[in-house]
Amino acid sequence: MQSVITDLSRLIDCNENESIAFKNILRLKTIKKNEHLLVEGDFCNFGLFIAEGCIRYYYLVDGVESTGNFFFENDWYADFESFLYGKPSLQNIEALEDCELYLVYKSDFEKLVSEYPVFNSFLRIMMERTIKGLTGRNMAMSLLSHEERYLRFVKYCPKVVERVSLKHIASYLGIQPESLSRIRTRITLNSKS
Amino acid sequence: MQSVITDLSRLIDCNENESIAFKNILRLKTIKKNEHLLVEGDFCNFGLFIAEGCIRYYYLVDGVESTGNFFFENDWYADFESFLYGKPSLQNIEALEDCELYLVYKSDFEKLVSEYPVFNSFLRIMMERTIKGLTGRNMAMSLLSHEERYLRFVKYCPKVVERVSLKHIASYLGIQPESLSRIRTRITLNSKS
DNA sequence: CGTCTATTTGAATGTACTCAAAAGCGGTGG
DNA sequence: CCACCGCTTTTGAGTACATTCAAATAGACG
Repeated sequence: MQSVITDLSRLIDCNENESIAFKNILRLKTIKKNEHLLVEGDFCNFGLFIAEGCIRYYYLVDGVESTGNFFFENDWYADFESFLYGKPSLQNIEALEDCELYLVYKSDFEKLVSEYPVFNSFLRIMMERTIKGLTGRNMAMSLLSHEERYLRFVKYCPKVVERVSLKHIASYLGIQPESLSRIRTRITLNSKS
Repeated sequence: MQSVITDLSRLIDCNENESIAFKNILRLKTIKKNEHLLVEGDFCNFGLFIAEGCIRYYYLVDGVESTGNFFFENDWYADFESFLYGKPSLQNIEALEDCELYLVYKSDFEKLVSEYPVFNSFLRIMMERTIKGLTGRNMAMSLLSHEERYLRFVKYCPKVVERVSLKHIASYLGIQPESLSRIRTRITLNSKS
């Protein structure tokens, strides 16, 4: 639990009381590899912090998966579209490893905010990070070649290569697993010559 | 100016005083077709409302443009990454038609918020819309074919076909103008048969 | 050890890309 | 009002690259 609070104090400027109040609304949740925390249609009435493990969220359209992103230790995540407006989520959240998560439920968080307005800026920071991430991905997806997308992604997030399967990375990049496999061999060949 | 206030009242629940205070910080700005409102490196210390006209924002990477999105009458826009954190913007904002805009400068907005906290939710709604737009685009870009992307975009935003040049739409879709031209002829051929 | 899934490799196909040229269109100035 | 210029869009041909389908290999897990 310490890692959540450490991260919180990096994000916002809160005193002892506030930090304890935050701690009190955290709900520990463990989830095994390949299990889902959320499936399409569920309400994402929580945000989550990853103390241990790794997750991805993805969309399912006509039976094809499209991975939106991966998250690792010390990352926060929520489907804001569902979280903020109470709409059913379009996303699926899956554990790619055994995970130890801390959930922050919306109802608890709202109570917390009403008592300690400082946590408004927490939400804002989360949203801003989300915008930043989505913006960067958008840029990359529209003007880079597949190989460039892969190299950029790996550079930006090296953990992904170690810990995430090729097919999930391919799904994130919007290409077929076979293509990513060929891209990888091409890269290693080029780096040797 | 009425259109701004009409739109504002659709977004948040504010009384007469608040609405007047908001009106008072609006700054009218006209800009001609093909002129830039912002170029990379500028600080986006304002949000804007489009009373008349149409703009796009785009990134420039290695001399290649990638259009992020288009905005029309009654749309709001800001580069939040720059606006919120005072960082230089990576974006370029260009008028695609003669425009009549209302700018909301950050400093004015912050004063407004400190006096009328209701405008906090205005900002949040703007951010949520941004997240929604970026999320939708991300999904579309990674799992649809180029033709599907085009059809989806046109369906979602028909104005774009009427008012935006093919090359800019192509730049939004992440494809070459020649390809979009061929996609269009393919579509009209198919719809005839 | 055996099964199931993930990854690699191959061959054929399809689609978008580049480069080049022509046609269309809008705006300007004579 | 017309002629010209620049830019956009279309069309063509050839190339490059990703896709599909199929099969083989490698790895993970019970």
